[in-house]
Amino acid sequence: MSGYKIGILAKRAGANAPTIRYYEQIGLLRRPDRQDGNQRRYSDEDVGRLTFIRRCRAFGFSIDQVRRLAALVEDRSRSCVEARDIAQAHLAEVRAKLRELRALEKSFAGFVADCDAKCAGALGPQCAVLDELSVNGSTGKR
Amino acid sequence: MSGYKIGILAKRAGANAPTIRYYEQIGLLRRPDRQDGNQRRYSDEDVGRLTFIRRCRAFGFSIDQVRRLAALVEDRSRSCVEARDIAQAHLAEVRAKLRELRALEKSFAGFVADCDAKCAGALGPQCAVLDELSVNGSTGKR
DNA sequence: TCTACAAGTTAAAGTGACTTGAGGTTCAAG
DNA sequence: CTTGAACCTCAAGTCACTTTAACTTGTAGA
Repeated sequence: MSGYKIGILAKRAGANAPTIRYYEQIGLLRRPDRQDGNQRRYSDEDVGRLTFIRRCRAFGFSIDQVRRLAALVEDRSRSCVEARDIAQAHLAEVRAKLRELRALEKSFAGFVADCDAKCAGALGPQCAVLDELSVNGSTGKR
Repeated sequence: MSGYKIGILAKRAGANAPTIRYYEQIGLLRRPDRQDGNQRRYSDEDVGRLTFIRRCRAFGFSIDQVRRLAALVEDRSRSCVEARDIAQAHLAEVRAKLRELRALEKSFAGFVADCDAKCAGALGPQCAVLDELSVNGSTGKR
């Protein structure tokens, strides 16, 4: 009997078996053939599609975005430009988060350095960094 | 009658009213005084704490982490060294997140650029970029 | 062939961090 | 005094899974 069992597919594509069943349930993966004992059997094509899905998810695309991207992969009559647009929108979001996080890192690194320098061992700190986080202005909102 | 109503607090700290009630419910915000008509009344201190919480959340800290950080801000009796240790641990997390996000940004920028270059405008055929996502190797897994 | 036991099956509930909805009360302006 | 915005509580919904329970099937060793 050929084809992969769910556990193998999971390993190959970097997912858990329940996640695969979940994807099937929400219609992101097709319902596969079953062997005699009712167990799912998958093909190389399934490995490809699931790998694609997991990779997109790891990149932070929502299930809905992945659905659209996967449709693009499947249906080659549509232009690549469409995929690029989805990716580009997402890239902007990633960059925004990156900026915010860099600011946070700076604050925290400064705090740790200040602690080492100013209040080394001493009691009753003035923790300016933590204070700053409670005040409006400076750091990113939303 | 002094103090802010929930809507005002929400606006000042960058949250929604239901979120504030939710934070109260899970014990992240104290239960505020109520005025005659049973409506919550908040102080400037609450604005500070909620601002802090929202900012930490925006930076990707979990509620549990925020709980610990907030306790740190509140309790100044603890030595600066202790504060620094907690902050340092969080700094490590922030840096890890930063690394992930940077890798992500790189992959994505590459993806978008490839789309522009390889499949520029061309219809239908062989979007190499999307193909790559379905194949093991090359791009970032997890 | 028998016997473990690993890996598969389903359906339902749990998670985190909120958001939304229903249905009712209170407040502030005109 | 009435309207409508803002408040109240409690329950259920959302997203993307993960976990649990209770059961069946597949496989490898004695």
